[in-house]
Amino acid sequence: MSDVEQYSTVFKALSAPVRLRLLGILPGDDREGALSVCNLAEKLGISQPCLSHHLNILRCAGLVRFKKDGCSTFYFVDRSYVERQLAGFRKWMVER
Amino acid sequence: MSDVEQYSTVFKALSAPVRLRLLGILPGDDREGALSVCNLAEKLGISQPCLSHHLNILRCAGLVRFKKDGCSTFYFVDRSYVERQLAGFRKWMVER
DNA sequence: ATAGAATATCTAAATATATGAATACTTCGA
DNA sequence: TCGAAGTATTCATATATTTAGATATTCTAT
Repeated sequence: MSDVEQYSTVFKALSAPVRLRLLGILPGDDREGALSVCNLAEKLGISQPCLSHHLNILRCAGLVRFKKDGCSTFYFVDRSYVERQLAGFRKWMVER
Repeated sequence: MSDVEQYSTVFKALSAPVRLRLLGILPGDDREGALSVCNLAEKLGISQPCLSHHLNILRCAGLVRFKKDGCSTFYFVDRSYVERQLAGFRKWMVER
């Protein structure tokens, strides 16, 4: 994937207010304060399938990861990946 | 405008490959190497109205600015604004 | 095995975005 | 003033995204 495609994917994932609010709720790599998908959906005021869709977009962009714990799934932000992408883009931009 | 709306606007502007390529071509605050809108359109392989549309999105997001010089208009990236936004988002994300 | 809970996928409808053609506007030189 | 060049806006169409409801899948406990 080219730089442009890479950053485009990341920024597209970050471009929806509902996904930003979601990132604001999800815990960092430690799983403290994690919520189930159902609880997240309720908190965000969207349906569970809709939330799954957004989580999928964030996951495909590499911004979140998850751990299955029994019946439930706990998502968390991969902050280190996010920061690497932002730093990479900043560098890419300045190099021109 | 709330933080979420603010960052959403910026990231949406950065989410299209054609706009990233455009940012890669536009000069920084100094006007060295500036191209006219027509030349930019040709270089990007899109029509001039389409380019104007994308420039408008970037401008509304605060990412680019322009100077009129006679008949021509020269756009440039407001790198300092871009970096402030990225840094702000990073801080916003980590604070959660 | 089976039921129930949690999450993901599929489907269809509504909305938003991207694009080019046509046209309007602006500026400069003749 | 007029014409030409450069840029912006309008409009219609094509494509993509968002959303919820219905359904499928996965896991656990009985």
